[in-house]
Amino acid sequence: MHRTAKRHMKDQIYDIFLGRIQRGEISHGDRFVDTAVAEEFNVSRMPVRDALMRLSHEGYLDSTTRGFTLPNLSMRQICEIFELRRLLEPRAAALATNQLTEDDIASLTCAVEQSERTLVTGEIESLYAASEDIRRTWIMAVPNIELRDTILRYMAQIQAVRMATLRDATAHETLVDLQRDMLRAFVERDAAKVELLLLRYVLAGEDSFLRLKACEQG
Amino acid sequence: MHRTAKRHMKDQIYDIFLGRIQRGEISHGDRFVDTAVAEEFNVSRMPVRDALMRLSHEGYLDSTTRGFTLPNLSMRQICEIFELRRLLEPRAAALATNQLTEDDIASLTCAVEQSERTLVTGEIESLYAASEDIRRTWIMAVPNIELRDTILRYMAQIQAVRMATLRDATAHETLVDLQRDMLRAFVERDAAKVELLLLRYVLAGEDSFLRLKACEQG
DNA sequence: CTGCCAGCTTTCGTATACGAATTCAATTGA
DNA sequence: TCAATTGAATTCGTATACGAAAGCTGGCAG
Repeated sequence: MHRTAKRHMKDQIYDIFLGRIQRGEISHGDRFVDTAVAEEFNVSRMPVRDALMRLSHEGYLDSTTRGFTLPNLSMRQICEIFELRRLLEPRAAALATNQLTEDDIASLTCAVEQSERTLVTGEIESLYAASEDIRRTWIMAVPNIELRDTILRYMAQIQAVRMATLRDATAHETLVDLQRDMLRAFVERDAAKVELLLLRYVLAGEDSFLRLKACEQG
Repeated sequence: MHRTAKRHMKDQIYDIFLGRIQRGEISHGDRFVDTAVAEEFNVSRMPVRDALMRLSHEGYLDSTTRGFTLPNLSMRQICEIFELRRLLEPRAAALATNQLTEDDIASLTCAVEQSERTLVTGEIESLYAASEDIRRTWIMAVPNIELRDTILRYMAQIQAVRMATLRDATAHETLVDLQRDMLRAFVERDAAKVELLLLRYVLAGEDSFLRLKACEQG
C-alpha cells in the first residue's frame, strides 16, 4: 500500500499543493475554491479547507473572500525577505557543506553543467530548473532543521521573484560563475568559501531584482 | 450561535490561546481537547479545531492522539533555535535601534531598573518579567516585519527554556550587566554595539542552558 | 499473580447542511 | 446611456453527525 494512501486526506492535499507551489506550477490568477478542489479529489470540503487554510497561514497562499490565490508580495516584503536571506543562507550553506553526500555532489555537478549550457542556448527555463536543483540540493543537506524550515518557508513565496530575476541578462554570466565557484567550494568542503559565495549569490539576486524594478518603473 | 464580536470565532480562540501560551499561562501537562474547549466557549468543535490545529502547525502546541499539549522540545531543537537566534537577533536589534521611540526607551529603562533590583531581592519572577519587557520592546521596534515574525515564531516555543535559564544564578549578574549595557547602547543609538551585545546575550543564554543541562544529567 | 486480548471510551477526521457575508449581474430609474 | 439598487450566486464559517483509530480497562487464561 502506498504511504500516501495511509495518511490523512488533508495532509495529502496539503503536500500536493505545497509541492505544486514550490515547483512553481501555479500561476498568478489561479484561484482555488474548496468545493471545486474537493470535487477533484472526491472528498468533502473539510480536508481541502484544512489544507488550504494551513497553506495560507504559512504564507504560501492568500486567503481572499473568493478563494485562495498566490500572494502578491509588496516591494517592501520582498526586500525584507532578501535581508532574511542574507542573514540565514550563507551560514546555512556553510553548515550543509560537510553534510553533502557523493550523490549530492553529483547532482550539483550535473546542475551546474546544465546551468553553464544556458550561457550558449539562452534557455532561461533550463537555467531556472538548474538553479532550483542546486538550491534544493544544498538546502536539504542543512543539518539544522529549524533553520532549513525557516528558509523553505520564505523561498516558496519569492519563487516568482527569483524566476523573474533569472531573466536579467546582465547577471547571467555572473550567476553561472557563482554557481561554478560554489560547486568547487562544496567539492573542496570549504565552508568559509561557501558562506562567502552564498552571500554574493543572494546579493546578486537582490541586485538583479532592484535593477529589474528600476527598469519597470523608469 | 453566539456573536460576541465582529471577528470570526476561530480567530478569537486562536488569539486567546496564543496569548495564553506566550504569557506562559499554560503548563506542561495541560491538555486541550476540542470538544471541551468548545463547550467552554459555547461553540461547536470546528472553530476550536481550526484554532488549535493552526497553533500546532505553527509549533505552539503539540497535536497528540489525545488532545493538544505544550510541545516538548528536544535538546536538538533547542540548540538549533539558539543557532537561529545567533543569526537573526543581533542584526534585528541593530535594525531596531534607530526605530525606538522615547516611550520605548522609557520602557527599557524601567525594565532594566527592575532587572537590577532582582540582584538584591533575588526575585526570579521579576527578572523574567523585566527580561520579557526588554525583549518585547525592541522586537516590536524591528522594522523588518518578516524578520520580526520569524523571531516571534520561535520565541514562544522556547519560553520554558528561557524561563529556566534565568534561574541560573551563575549568570544572573552577567545578564543584568548585559541588559544595562544594551540599554546604554540603545540610548546612544549605537547599532553596532547593540548588535554585539545581543550576540553576547544570546550566547550567555545558550551557556546557561548548556550548564543547566549538564547539571541535570551529571 | 501476571500478561494478553477484547470491547469500551475518547478523540479525531471527514461528510453534510445551513446561515451569513460578499460579489456579480441584471433591471430599473434618472 | 449610465449609475444605483436589488436579487441571485458564490463562498466561507460554523453546527451536527458518523465512522475510524488509538488508548484504557477489565476480565480471562496461563
